[in-house]
Amino acid sequence: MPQLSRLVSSFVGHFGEMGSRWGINRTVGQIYALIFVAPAPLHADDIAEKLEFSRSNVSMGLKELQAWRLVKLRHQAGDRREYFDAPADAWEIFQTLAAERRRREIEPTLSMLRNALMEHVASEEDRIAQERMKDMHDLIELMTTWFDDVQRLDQKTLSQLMKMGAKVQRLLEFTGKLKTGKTKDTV
Amino acid sequence: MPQLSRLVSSFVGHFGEMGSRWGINRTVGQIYALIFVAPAPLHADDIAEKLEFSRSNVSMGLKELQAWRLVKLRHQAGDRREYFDAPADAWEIFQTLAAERRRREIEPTLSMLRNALMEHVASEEDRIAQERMKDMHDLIELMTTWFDDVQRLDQKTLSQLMKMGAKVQRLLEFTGKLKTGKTKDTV
DNA sequence: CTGGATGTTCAGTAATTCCTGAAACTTCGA
DNA sequence: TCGAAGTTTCAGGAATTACTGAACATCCAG
Repeated sequence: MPQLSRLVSSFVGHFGEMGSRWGINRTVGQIYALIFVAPAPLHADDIAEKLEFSRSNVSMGLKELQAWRLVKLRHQAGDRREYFDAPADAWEIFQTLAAERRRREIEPTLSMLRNALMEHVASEEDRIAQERMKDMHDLIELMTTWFDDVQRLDQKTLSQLMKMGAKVQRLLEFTGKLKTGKTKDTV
Repeated sequence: MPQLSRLVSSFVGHFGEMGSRWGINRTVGQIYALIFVAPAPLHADDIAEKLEFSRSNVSMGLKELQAWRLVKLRHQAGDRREYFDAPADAWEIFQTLAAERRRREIEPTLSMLRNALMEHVASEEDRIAQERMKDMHDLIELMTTWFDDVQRLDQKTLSQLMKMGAKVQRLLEFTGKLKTGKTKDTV
């Protein structure tokens, strides 16, 4: 089995770095990166050899990636080993990541905030604290429900929307005018 | 100085947890949470006492929070000590966080990907790897430029847009039809 | 200047997280 | 039922990261 090419090894190295800045550890990041750019599904020994990790480390890493739903288990006919690959579509990956982070981080935070907001407070300090928590709660909730909506859009509409960027503002102003009966197009 | 109220200590505890799941460590998360809900700016000894951290730990934590631009240094008349507070506006905080993460994580990733894309590849494997990297690059770039645009929108337009959610799709379809001369409102 | 109040740095230790090899487990064909 | 191939688990050592106290630096009032 050949060593990693310069191209792949710099990619893998970078994702190891990045992984360790998030909760995900270095090894897991590298394993994912390797699977992502591989032309075909890999099995654990491939990965262990290419990245020079112990077999057991790879096993744990793959388990974590599966828990994140970032890699999928495959089987090849006539081969008992487990192969793994990753969706090639970057948008799909992003959605998966977002969904998992939401489940693990956003939801618990929202629920903590909701509990806090229901508490009956005595002191002025706590009243102010609660106020801040309410703002935070509302923003998170606004953003997550918005994101839910966006995820439902089809790819085409979405990229159209994103490419519009700030121009969407003009569109909103325009339709606002339509509703109120004015149609003059000022900016 | 009284102990933290139940309300505040559960908030602080939660952000410590969350901090340690991101790159930011537990202490830094707790310090930030405490400053965020405090009714007035705090100085380092306040924080050290309330969270029971060593003075030097607080000093390092505050330095990191300043590097993230999440807290601001204040001075009170007739007091030599340094006080810190955090913007109360949740959207502003989100923007700051986004900007810093971008600078630290997104930009380096984009630049790694650009380098990778410029490399001349020989093998078929590398060609495929490069293809995947290109998709990833394009998605990240699309999302960041879109986010730039969105940040420029004023608060009102933005929340209007977010509250519309998926309904924006109908708006796009409608204006698409306007452009092509059709005006019949289907769906 | 001097001394105390404040803030920072840093070397060393504590705590945590990561990684490994060995053993155990599972599956399946013979 | 056995044994080989494949996978997982886990105790403990390695590596990393976090935290502390003590020493140092800075600033200002007297």
